[in-house]
Amino acid sequence: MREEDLKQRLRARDLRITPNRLQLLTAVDGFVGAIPHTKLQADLASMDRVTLYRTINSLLEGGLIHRASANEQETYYALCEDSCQADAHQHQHIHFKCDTCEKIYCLPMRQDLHLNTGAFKVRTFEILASGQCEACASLEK
Amino acid sequence: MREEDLKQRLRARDLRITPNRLQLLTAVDGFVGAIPHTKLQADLASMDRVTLYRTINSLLEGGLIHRASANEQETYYALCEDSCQADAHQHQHIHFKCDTCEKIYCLPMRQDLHLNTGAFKVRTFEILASGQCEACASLEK
DNA sequence: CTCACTAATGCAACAATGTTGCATTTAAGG
DNA sequence: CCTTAAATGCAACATTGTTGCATTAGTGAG
Repeated sequence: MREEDLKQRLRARDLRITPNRLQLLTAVDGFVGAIPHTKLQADLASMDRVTLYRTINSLLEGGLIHRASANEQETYYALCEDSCQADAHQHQHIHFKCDTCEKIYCLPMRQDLHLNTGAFKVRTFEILASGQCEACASLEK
Repeated sequence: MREEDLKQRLRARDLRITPNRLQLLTAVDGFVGAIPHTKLQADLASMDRVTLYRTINSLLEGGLIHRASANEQETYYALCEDSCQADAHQHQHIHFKCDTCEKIYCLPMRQDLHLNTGAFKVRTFEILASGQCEACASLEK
């Protein structure tokens, strides 16, 4: 994505445009799948560790990125769709972790999920899946 | 659940029966929903912090309990069904966190979920949902 | 362009969570 | 009982995330 587009996204959410934020967004955008926090820290080593946490938080709150958890300690981040609101992320997708290459992918939901949970009113949900990704499956053949 | 049943579960998975393990299982079993780690630590304060981690690990590996993540820092644990194998948990259920009382419930899946993810082969999945639980909904009326 | 104001940053310190090594104790089978 | 391997407790360490505060920098107004 062009830097100007990233700046535009920041402006759209009333977030100041700073080198750190652009660096972070570029790193997230450039990574295939959701990027692990440790990788962010390694790639953005010039940025203070605390600043990284706070920058991530700003972008999370601003709805520019989202957390893609994977049922582990490590947390992952990915860019949001344009349609995401600051307070209401529109993520009807699956966070898929490949058992082989360990990448985290955000896959679209192709089925309208109807969570039938009786008297429990579901407001949001997230699906964590694991298995084998497309790339690793084709390598195996 | 009776203590004898808990012992039986330990034996079934070739795990030694120790007071710590029985305490832990009793705490998990007695809690409504999945129990947070912090609550376990508070309730089992007599147990060494490290021993708690290791005991949890043994029971996780033995398939007696499972982790119920909730897209947060805190981790939660719940008893497994009898049918769970040590290496393959049969959890086609939803981990539901109530926004009001913050309890974590393990709800059964009433719908057969067909994850249509193209060339991505799904092996396991977990659903994290949030909303309002039955108890909190009825209180509100 | 400059100024003023607020938000962002960097640093230090702290807090919470989880792990490893090692010596000691204990469960379980003979 | 006795033996043996597993479980436990303690100390130390590692990782991850947070808070306070002084300094710097982005932004909008003039």
